[in-house]
Amino acid sequence: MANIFDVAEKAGVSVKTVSRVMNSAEQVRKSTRERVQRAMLELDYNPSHAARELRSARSRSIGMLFGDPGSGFQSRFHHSALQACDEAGYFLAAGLLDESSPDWDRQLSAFLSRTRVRNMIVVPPLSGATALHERLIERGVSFVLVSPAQSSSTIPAVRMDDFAAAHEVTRHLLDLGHRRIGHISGAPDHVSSTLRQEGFVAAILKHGGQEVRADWIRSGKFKFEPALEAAEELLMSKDRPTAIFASNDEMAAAVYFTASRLGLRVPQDLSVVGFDDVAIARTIWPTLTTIAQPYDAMSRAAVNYFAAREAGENGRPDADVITLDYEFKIRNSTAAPG
Amino acid sequence: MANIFDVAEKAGVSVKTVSRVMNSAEQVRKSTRERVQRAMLELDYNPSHAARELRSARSRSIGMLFGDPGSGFQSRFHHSALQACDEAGYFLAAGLLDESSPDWDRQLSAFLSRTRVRNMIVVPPLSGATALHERLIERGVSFVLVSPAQSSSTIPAVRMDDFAAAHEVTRHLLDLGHRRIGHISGAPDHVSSTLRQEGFVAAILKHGGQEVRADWIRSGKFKFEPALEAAEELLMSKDRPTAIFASNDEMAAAVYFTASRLGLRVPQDLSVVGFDDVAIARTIWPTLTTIAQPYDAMSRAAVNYFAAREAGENGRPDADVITLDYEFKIRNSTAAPG
DNA sequence: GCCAAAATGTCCAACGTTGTCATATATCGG
DNA sequence: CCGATATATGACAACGTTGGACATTTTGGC
Repeated sequence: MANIFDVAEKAGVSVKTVSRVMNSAEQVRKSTRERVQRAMLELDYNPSHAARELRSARSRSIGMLFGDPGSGFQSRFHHSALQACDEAGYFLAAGLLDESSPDWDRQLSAFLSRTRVRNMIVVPPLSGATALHERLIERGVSFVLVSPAQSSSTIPAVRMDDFAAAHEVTRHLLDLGHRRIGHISGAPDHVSSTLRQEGFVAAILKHGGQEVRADWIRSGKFKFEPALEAAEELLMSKDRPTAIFASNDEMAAAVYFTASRLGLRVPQDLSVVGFDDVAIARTIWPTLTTIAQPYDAMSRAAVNYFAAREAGENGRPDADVITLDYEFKIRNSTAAPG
Repeated sequence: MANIFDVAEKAGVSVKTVSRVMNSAEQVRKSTRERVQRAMLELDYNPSHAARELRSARSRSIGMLFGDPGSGFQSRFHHSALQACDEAGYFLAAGLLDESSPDWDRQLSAFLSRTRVRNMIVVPPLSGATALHERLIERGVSFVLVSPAQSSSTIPAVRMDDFAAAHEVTRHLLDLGHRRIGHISGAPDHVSSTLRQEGFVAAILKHGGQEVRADWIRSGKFKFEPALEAAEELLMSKDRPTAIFASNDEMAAAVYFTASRLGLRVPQDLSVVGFDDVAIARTIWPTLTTIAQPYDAMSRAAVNYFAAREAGENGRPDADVITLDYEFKIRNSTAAPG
């Protein structure tokens, strides 16, 4: 396997020049640069990640910790983060962290010292784990939160416009003719859940057609089983909703089940909308109308944040919240009522 | 951040001894070893991955490529592999590979030269991608297949006993009193699918109670939509089965849907069994009776394979197939018929 | 207390790259 | 065409670890 010396020799320059070509910070004459690049290509040269990591202050690894193993959001995000890192020349180091374990601090230490990452992307549920964030700050690790639970923080974050998305979902249901729409919200301490609920309420208030009834809004805590209960309460009521907007896909799946148990067909008797567009949205039937999180864009934004930060020393303030466009995926779970 | 010199000083030994303790090849007295280990713990020392990788011939990274992004199997396996690597002191490097892209060879090259991995774990669907395997052999990368599609190969593999598992599933249904059991098989070119079907047939032949009817065995190709069709054919027939054994969980979900569409309740009117125990098995209702792949054990076996290979130079022949115990998870989707 | 064996130490080179600092070469105004 | 000033390039150490080839110390059995 070729190393930097081979390239230097082949190109007739010093290793330092080759290094400069790769890191492109300093000036290299165009003809030299091209000669070096040709040599790299011909030798199928790829710089050793280990050597760069060892020598250079700059870390080319971005860390990502997985909390809840069952989360579809996490595995979706892992893929898009891998892709974004590839594109930007970073390396994604994944690790496991059980936030409920008393051991989590050690798990974090082990991860950090093993990988030596200094940049991290923190996805749900860990993006809501304040204790973790504090620890990261203490350790001087810079990180970006993805869909953070709290909006107040001074930590850079990437999120989507939950309010607008929920508004659009609700608008869609209203446009279809629904006048009795229920909502199953997520965890009450999660700002995404609150925003989605607010978007839902705002759309109803704005476009009218129904009053906002407190008993048509239930919390499902973003989980399947609580959502089952919430769905049952909604669907057993006398004037049951003709549509339910669930604050994530897992809870929408719970609505499906409850509906089928009560003999209601989706979408003929009940329209259902989810949120997130995880794998399950296309693995249940009818396929679920849902809001697709901008996974790719979020990943790229997070990675770019680190890249930009390294390029321009102190270009941007520390706490940005980047809000990205979602996509509304209309599938087969929504139709006109009756 | 502590380095090996700090540890040596704290333990009152030389760096060489610390190195020996970590790599445990040579003899170190128990008391010394303990002293060093305590020092490492107290200093929260973790050896620099980069430095070891750079210096030593041995590679401590294990690569893992993700094909199909939607696969629940893959994300389950990713978690258990992360854990197994942690335990064994390896580092898991994940990458993306789209086997259907004409570009896959370049994607592979990029991954290999970026990470410098020389050991890889190959999970479905890539464990069925023969062209990839050949390329890996050419490049001198050693790898273990997980649940390979073909059984013939000379490549080491880790799998579970599909035949026995399917046998047990079927036995369970027979024991519950079912006498009309249907089967939705997976992709016909996948040996797991074949073995599961054979286990199903063998159990019926052995424990009697029903004839083996070809029209009660349908292929669902391991995918949701084809399985919908298969389920419909099974359930619309005049003497429909009272139980269906699907060759993976995704197809079992399709059976759920079809059943509910036809007004059949699970498990009262129809028992359903899946296979794999991916996230969806606990995210549909009733929770799915299924066979849990031994994810953790498979990961550990794969990692140990590499570890053993490095320890004892040429201890074992190259082509082992390790078969591991599955777990039968009886949940709420199976009950006595009628 | 002697001796072999086991345990530990010393010292230096090497892995492949980048950072620091020095030097060579090109460019430009006059 | 000269010297001055950018600009381009090079030499060498350093990152943290392991491996090699030994030398030295300690241990345990007699």
